[in-house]
Amino acid sequence: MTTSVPRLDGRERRKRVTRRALRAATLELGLERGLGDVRIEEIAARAGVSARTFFNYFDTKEDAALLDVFTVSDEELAALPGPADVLWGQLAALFGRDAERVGDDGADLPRLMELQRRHPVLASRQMGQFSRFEARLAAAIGARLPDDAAGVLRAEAMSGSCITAVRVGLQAWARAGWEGSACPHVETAFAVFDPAFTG
Amino acid sequence: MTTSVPRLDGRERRKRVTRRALRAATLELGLERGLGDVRIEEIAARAGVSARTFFNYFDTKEDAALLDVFTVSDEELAALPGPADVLWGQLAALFGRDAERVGDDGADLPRLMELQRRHPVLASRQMGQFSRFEARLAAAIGARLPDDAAGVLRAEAMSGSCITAVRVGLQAWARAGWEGSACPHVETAFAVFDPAFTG
DNA sequence: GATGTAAGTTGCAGTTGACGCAAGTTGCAT
DNA sequence: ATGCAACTTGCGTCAACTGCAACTTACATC
Repeated sequence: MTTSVPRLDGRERRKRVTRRALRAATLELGLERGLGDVRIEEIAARAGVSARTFFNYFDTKEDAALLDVFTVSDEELAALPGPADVLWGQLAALFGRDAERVGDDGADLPRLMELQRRHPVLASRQMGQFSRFEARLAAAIGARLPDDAAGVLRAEAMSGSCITAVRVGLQAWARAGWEGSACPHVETAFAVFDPAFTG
Repeated sequence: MTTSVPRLDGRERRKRVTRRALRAATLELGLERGLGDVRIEEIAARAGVSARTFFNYFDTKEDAALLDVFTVSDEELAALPGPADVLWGQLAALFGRDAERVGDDGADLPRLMELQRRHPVLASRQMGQFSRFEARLAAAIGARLPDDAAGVLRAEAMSGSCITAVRVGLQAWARAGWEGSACPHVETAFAVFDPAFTG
């Protein structure tokens, strides 16, 4: 019987371990002394690799302290079922599920959000990551709406609102002390937009 | 008779000129050869200052290629009139007016958005700037809503949606060939959210 | 109009980030 | 066992960025 998760050969597994170690080291050192006072050399040392290798994994120190919040693939987006008038509900369900995966990677969401709170530049980078996903999302949603000016505007508004809903949902989860799952908080946030995008 | 705009002494005026020159030089050179292949030294030279002076104005090359989209002050936000159920309309009007000021600074919005299209890192930085404004906005809106979990969530959703509305409004303006004013496009974008935030 | 003061500019030196390259090492497959 | 491809590493290089001290300019006061 084969595993349902994609099979990882030893090489791939090792890369993940290194990646996680670099992320963890960046997070720890960043919280200890402030990200600005941490040299890449130290991060690499704590992760057990050379400084040069750090740059094989991340372009910058900041990138190592980001979270992959949106893991939905283009295929999943294209496969969204149903007509346009229930699309928002589909998106809410999809991203509610996706939010539960946040942190599967071994990322420590509470500490990471704390680090982002202390270093606004990290929040900026995180937003940039969101922005890249938003472009893909807008394309997927746009394919289901009329191809006129109003449809394009609506698709962009919806994709932007998905990002917003996930963001504020996660923040609500944080305010709730990280109790339980992220999913209900994200779904509550999506519900705020229901009147605008349903029906 | 005094001018209605704040009086600028010679020093302040000169700073503005330099700032605009640096912005313009960054934009021109960035479009000519790609931002990555432009040295700060060249930007400074084209603006008629030293490289060291560039860093007295901007922290990074990228920052010089950003736009101050949101110029609304905390005072204006605090002075928003009316009860919560008409708040969204007030915000739409406020940011519609604000959008008309975009580019007053001499910024060339079309060319700047083109540069951002070519260099995703710029879009990231721009989003970071938005994110800082969003925090202030959420605080101002939150002061007008109930101080419970639902109110905070709603305030964050509204502030995030303001940013989204302005962004997609400006993009719609771009698609319309920059015809006329940005204001109606931004107001149309805000109207998409009316059902969620009005009444 | 001379002069003191504060603001702004500049060059310089030094640190760190970031990347290309080539050599070395490790794990996988045949 | 052996060949191959992936990954790591050290080295060299260049550009980004910062602190500092000297210099220049503009404003205010007399």
